[in-house]
Amino acid sequence: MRNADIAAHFSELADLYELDGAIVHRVVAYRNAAAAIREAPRSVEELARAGRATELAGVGKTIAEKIETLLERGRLPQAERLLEKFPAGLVEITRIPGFGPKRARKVFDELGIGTREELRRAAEEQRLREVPGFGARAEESVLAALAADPDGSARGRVLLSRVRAIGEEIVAALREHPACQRVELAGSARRMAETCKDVDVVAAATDRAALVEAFRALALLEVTSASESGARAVTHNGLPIDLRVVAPETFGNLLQHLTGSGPHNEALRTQAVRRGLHVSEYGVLDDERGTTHACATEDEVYRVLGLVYVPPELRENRGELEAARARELPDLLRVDSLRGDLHCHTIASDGRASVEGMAAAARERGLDYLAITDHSASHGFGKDVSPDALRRHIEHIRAVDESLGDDFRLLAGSEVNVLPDGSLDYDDELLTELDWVIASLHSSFRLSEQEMTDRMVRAIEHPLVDAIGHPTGRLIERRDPYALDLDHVFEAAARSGTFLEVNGNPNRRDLSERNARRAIAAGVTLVVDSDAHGPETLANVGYGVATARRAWVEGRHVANTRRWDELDPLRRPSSTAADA
DNA sequence: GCCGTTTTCGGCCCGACTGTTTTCAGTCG
Repeated sequence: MRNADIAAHFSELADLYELDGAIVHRVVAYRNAAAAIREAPRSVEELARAGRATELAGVGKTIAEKIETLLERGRLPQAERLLEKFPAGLVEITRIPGFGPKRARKVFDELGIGTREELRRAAEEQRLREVPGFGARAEESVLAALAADPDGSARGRVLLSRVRAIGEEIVAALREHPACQRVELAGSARRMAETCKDVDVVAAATDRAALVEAFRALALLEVTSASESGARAVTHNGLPIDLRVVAPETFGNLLQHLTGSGPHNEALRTQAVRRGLHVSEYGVLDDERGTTHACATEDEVYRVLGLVYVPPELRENRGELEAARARELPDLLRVDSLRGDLHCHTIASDGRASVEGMAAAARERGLDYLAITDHSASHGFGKDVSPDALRRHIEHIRAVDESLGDDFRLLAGSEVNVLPDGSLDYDDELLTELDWVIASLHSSFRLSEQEMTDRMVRAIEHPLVDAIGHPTGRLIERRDPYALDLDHVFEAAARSGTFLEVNGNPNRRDLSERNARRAIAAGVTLVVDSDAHGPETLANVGYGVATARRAWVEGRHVANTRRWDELDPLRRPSSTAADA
C-alpha cells in the first residue's frame, strides 16, 4: 500500500471520529499522523512491517498498530464501524463552506440529513431554521455554496504561473507608491506551491490609508471591502486578492504569518510555546518578560525563536523546523546556480523560435550552454523531425555553435519518444551523433503499471539516453501521472546514472516536489530544465528550480549546475557507477 | 492520540469573523 493510500485511510478516520464527537486533539492526532505518513520520504508500509512506524513524528503505539491492521485487512475496523453509523455523504457536508463537523452532525441528528442534496432541499423548504443555531441566513448561505459548487468537485485553485503574473503586477504597482515602504507577495504564491487559492499581499506604509487607496484604484480589481489596515478584492477573472498593510515595525511578523503554510505556522507556534513564546501576526509574546517583540523582518522572527531563516519554499512542516533549529537546512538550488539548460524546442519541431534565437536568449540569461532538443520522428504533433531532417538539424546547430565563440556551447540534442515497448524512435547510430539525449513518453499513457514501469526502465537503461523528460507525465490539475512504480524507476535511474528531469513548464513541474525529494533520497541525479518553446519561456526554469527547492534539492543533486565539460563525463554509466 | 529543557500526566497555536446569541460556539486561514 502506498503512503498516500495509507494516509487517506487515516484522514477518513479522523473525519469520522470528528463527526462522532471525539475530542478535538484526538482528531488532530489522526490528521497529523496522516500528514506524516503522506509526507514520509520512504515506504511507510516497509517501515511498519519492520515495526518502526513510530519513528514518524505523530505516529505513536496506537496508530502504528492501526497501520499494521490496515496493511493486513485493507480496511480500518474503526472506520467501518463509524461508516455504519453515519451516511458517507455526511463527510461531504463537512466540506461545504461554513459547515464543519459540529454543524453537519447537528443537521443529521435533528433532520436526518446525510447528503448534500438532502441539505439543499431542507434549505429550500426553510426547514433548516428549525435546527437550533441555524437561521434564515444559514439557509441562504447553504444554497449559495451549493449553487457555486453543485457536485462538491470544484477545487477553485489556480496555477501558480497565472497567480504570480497577477500578484507581481499588483506588487509592482504598489511599490511605485510614495507611501509604500515594503511590499511582498505572501501565501502559497510566495512559497511557490503548484496552485493557489488566492493572492496575499503584505505591505508596510507611512500612510496606510493612502496605500489602500492606491490598491483600490488599480484597474484590474473589483474591491469588495477596504479599511486602513487592508482591502479585499477580486480580479476580473475571479481570483481573490487580500492586501494587508501594517506599520514597518511588525512587517516581518505579518509577512511570516501570511506566508504560512498553515501546518508550518502551527508547528512553529507549538514549538515556541514550549519556550514560553507565543507567535502571532502582531509579534512574539514572551511569557516571562510579559513583552511583545515586534519584528521588522522575517529573519528576526525566526531568530527570536532560536531558528535560522527558513526559505518560504520549505515552509510546509516537512522537517524544516527541526533542521532550522539544528542549523542544518539544505543549501538550496538557486536559478543562478544553473550553468546550462538541457531541454528546449525550436521551429524544427513545435517551438516558436530559430536555433539562433534560442541560443541568443540563453546567452542573454547568462547560461554557459544550451541543448536544442526538438521532438523526434514519431511525435505526432508539430513538425516531425525525420532522421534525415535531424542530421541536417545537427549540422545547423554545430554551425551556429561555431559562430558563437568559446564562452557559450550550443549542444545538438533531441527529445526522443519512448515507444510503448520502451524502445526509442531513432536508431542508435543516429543517437550517437547527438551530444545530449532526453527520452520522454508522449503516447500510450494507459498501459498497466507493470508495462509502464518496464517501458520506462528500458528507456532509462538505454546506454545512449542521458535523461528522462517529465518522468511522470502529470499535468497539474488536468492529468494524473502515468501508472508507474516510482521506487523501481528511481532505483534504475540511480543504478544506470540516467538523470531524471524536473521540468520547469508551470503546467508540468515534473518530477513533482514530493517525487523529486524521493528521487534524491534514492540517489538519483536530477536535471532542471525549462522545456522552453520560445525565448521568453526559458524563464520557466524558475518553476523547475522552485519545485526542486520545495523538494530540498541542493546544487550537488543537479547535473546542470556543472560546467558542460564536468557534466559530460558524469553521464557515462561506467564512470557514474565508479562515482557512486 | 501524541509527547517531553514544565517528561509518563496534562496539556495540545493564534486570532478574526460570523451568525445567532444575551456572552459565545463554530468555522476559517
